[in-house]
Amino acid sequence: MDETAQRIIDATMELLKEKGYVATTTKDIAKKAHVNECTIFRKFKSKKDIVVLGIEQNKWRGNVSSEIFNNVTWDLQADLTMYMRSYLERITADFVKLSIGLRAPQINEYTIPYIMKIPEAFLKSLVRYFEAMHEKGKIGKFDYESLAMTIFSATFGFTFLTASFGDQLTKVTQQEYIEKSVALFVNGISIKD
Amino acid sequence: MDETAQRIIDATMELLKEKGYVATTTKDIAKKAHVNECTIFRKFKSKKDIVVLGIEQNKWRGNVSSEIFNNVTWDLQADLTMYMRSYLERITADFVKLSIGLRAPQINEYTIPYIMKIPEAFLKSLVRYFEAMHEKGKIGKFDYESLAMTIFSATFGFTFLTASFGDQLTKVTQQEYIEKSVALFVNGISIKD
DNA sequence: CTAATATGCAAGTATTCACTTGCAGCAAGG
DNA sequence: CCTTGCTGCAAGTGAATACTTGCATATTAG
Repeated sequence: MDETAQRIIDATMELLKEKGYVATTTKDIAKKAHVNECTIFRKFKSKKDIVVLGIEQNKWRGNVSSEIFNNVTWDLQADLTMYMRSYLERITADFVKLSIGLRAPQINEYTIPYIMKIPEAFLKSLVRYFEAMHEKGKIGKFDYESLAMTIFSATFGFTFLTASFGDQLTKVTQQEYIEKSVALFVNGISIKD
Repeated sequence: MDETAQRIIDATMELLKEKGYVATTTKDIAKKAHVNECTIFRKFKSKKDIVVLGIEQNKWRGNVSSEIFNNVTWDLQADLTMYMRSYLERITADFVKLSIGLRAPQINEYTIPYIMKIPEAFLKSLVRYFEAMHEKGKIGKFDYESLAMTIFSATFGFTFLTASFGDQLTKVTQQEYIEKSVALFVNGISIKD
C-alpha cells in the first residue's frame, strides 16, 4: 500500500462519514486526496474497491479489537466502566456516521463482515470476562451471552443515539451515562439476600 | 391526500427500506406504485418531498407514540417487559432499515425531527412511569432520565444490531433478550437488604 | 545516462437520473 | 353535452457520474 493509495483511502473514508457512499463522488475523493481523478482508477479497480480496502484496515474500524479490553482489575464496577469507556472513546459520532455510510446497499454486502468485527470484539471479550469472574467466585451464574448483549446494546445504543440526535434527545452526558449504567448493571448482577 | 398520492408514498417508503434513498429512483417508485413517472411530479414537488410527507405519517414511524405504553400494571417487571415488547414488536428489522434510509445526507435534515419522535415517545413515557412508581413507594430515588436512557438504548441497540447482522452476531432471541434484560434491570433498580 | 514507474492534465464516453412538456383519453358532475 | 381534473404516454433535457485514454512530465532505480 503506497502513500498515494493510502491518501485516497483516507479521503474516501472521511467523505463517507460526511456524505455517505453514493453522494461521495470520485471527483470529491480526488480533490480531498490531492490526486488526479484518473490516478484513483490506476490504483483501484473501482470506487467500491477503495471502500472495501479501507474497511479492512483496523484504523478505519476505530482500532477496536479484543485486546483493548484486556486491562481488567477483577473489580466489576471498574471493569464494566473500562469496557464502556474504551468502546465509547473509539466509536465516536464520526465513526457511527462512517458505519452508516458503509451500510449503503451498493457495498453493504462487502462491508458488513468487517463492521461486525467491532461488536464481536466487545461481546466475546466480555463473555470471557464474566466466565473468569464466575470462576473467581465474584459473580453468580448467569446467561453471560445475554448479559453481555444487554450491556453492549446499551453502550452501542447510546453512541448511536447521540450521534443521530446530538443533545436533542437527551442531556445525559457520556460520563454520567457510563456511571449510572454501570451502577445499574453492577447492582443487577450482584446477589441479593 | 388522495389514493394515488398515498400509493406513491407507500411505494417510496417500501423502496427506501430495501435500497436506501439515493438508490431509489423515481422510475422504481412509479413502477411499484403503478403510476406513470410524470404523475409523481404532478403530485409532489420532488423526490425529497415524497419522503418528507411520508415520514410525517404515523404509520411510517411504526405507530410508536406515548400512548402505546399506557397499559401499565405498576409491577416493575411486567411493565418493563411491556415497554420493551411494545417497542420491539413495532420497530422491526424492516423499520430499522427504513430509518437508516431516511438518514441519507440529502434528506437527513428534514427527517431527523420525525425519526426522533420514536425514541422520545419511549423515553418520556418511561420517565413519567418511574416518577409515578417512586410516588407509589415502589422504587427508590434515581436519576430517571439516565435510567430510562439505559433501558431505551439497550432496547434500541438490540433491534438495530439484529437488523444489521441477523443471527450472525448473537443467537440470543428477542424473547430471551427481553426476559434477561428486564431481570437485570429489575434487580438493578431494587433496593438491597 | 537510461529505462521504468508514477502521476498530472485534458478530453471524452456511456449511462443514469430527476424532472419537464405537449397531447390525448377518460370519468364525473353540472 | 360540455367542462374540468386526473392520468397515461412518449419524448426529451440538462446535469452528474464512474470510468477511460493518450500524452507529457517528473522522479527513481540500475
